[in-house]
Amino acid sequence: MKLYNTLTRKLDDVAPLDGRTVRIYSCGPTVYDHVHIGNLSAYIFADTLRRALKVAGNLETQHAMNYTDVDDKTIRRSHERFPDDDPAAALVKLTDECISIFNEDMVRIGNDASALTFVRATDPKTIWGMQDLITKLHAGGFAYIADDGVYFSIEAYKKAGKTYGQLLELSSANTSEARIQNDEYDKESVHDFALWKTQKDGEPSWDFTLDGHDLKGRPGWHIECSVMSRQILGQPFDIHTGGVDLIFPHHENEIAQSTALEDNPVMATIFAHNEHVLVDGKKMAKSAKNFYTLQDVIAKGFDPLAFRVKMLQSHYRSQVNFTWESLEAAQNLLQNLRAWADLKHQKAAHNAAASAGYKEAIQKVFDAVQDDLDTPSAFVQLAKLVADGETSGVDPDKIQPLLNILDRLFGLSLAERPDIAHEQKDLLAEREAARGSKDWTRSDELRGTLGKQGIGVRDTDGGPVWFRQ
RNA sequence: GGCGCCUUGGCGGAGUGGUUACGCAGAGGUCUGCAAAACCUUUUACACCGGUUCAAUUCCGGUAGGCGCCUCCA
Repeated sequence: MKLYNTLTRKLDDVAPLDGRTVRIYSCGPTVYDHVHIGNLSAYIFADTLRRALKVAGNLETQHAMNYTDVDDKTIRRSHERFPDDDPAAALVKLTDECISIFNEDMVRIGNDASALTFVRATDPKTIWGMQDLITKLHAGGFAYIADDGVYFSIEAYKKAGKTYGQLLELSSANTSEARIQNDEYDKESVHDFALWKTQKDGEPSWDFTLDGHDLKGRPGWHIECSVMSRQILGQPFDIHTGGVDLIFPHHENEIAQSTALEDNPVMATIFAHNEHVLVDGKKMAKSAKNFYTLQDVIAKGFDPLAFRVKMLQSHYRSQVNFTWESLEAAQNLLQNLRAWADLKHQKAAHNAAASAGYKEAIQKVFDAVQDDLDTPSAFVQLAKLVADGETSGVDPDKIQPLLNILDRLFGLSLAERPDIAHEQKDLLAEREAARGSKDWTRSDELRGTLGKQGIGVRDTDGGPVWFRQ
């Protein structure tokens, strides 16, 4: 499988470092609120990448994702929501709630959460690991203690012969005087970033002593991913995913933290980044208030999987402009896919010869997803299968295995769709009888009854074929 | 200011130096008891200006517009 690597700026082959299992780490959500559908698109990307490696690439995978459950936003929001609780308890209440909503969203959009190992930044093991790494970085001369916390020294990192700026060319213009002066933190150099922040009033904290200093406080953002990825996957691992906005500084800083003390300059072989979902041509962002949540999508009457289809119909490295109209098109396509899958229940649509192209189609789908996760091309093949099914029917023996594969690859839940109810079958049979005796009034009446139950009927040479509307 | 990306038909969205992507939607028709589906036809697609070429939407240069990162952000 080929995947675009931000580190090398080209398509690289995914070849597991240990020769057996592709280890993937995906930056997860900051759990202070509902995530928006732009956030979810990043997880659809990561989920589809893992599925493609497993199903099309026939590789073992191990996939980890974090919950950032302590930062400025989670702390502030937990105060607002639970003002009477002490800071630590309020933080747990808020983040527990947000994590549970997030997990529901993940399932609704078809992501296989069971394939993921989730870790919280505040997990005691993570906290301990972060403190341990900070202690070692400090001992190695890569971290220094300031008034408000512990910082990573990029100068020391560079002096050790390491490259800061592996993912992004950093120009001197980035170090503007204005930014240095506006910076409220007490760091030595603009790019230096906090590994640990000492406690401010009303903030939750963890005990930490470093070099005789009492640094009771909380971790910085970047350090958690360095530690969690190493604890779960080891290091270096194979693929690190995230949105393009995380390229700098987050992933750059992760690399610095993770490689400062190592001989190997690489944290992960491949960094893969997904582009953003836009609304009205602008980046969807909480701060711009131009975002939608999955709850908004559902409230508008859409199936969450229609959003998945919408995302899979475009390439992960292209920006997608989200509009309700385009979501409707995706929902229609989803409905067509479902109608195709439902043909397996219907004798009138069975045709043993229909499977002639299945093998080739699935091969084309596999080829597409293995070519830098080209899901749009894969969906062209799906559309062809659907069109063939409508004209030529489906092979009752071969379609189920095909649906199973497609579900494992795309997560659209096409394989386990149930048959219609016996009562509805009886109505269909009754309508056929009425048609046989040319009782068109009765026939149309029965079609109307089925229509009210969400079942449409089309008459074919082989008999009536129903479809869910 | 620095770095990078994008601009395709009514909407979305691939792709290619010369031949219909595809999805969704619209119009007309064939078929049908009526429908549906399918099929056929249809609405002069590739931002603009130059250049290279027998030939450019596809390569090169420029112009315009848009977007992203450089600061928390998927």
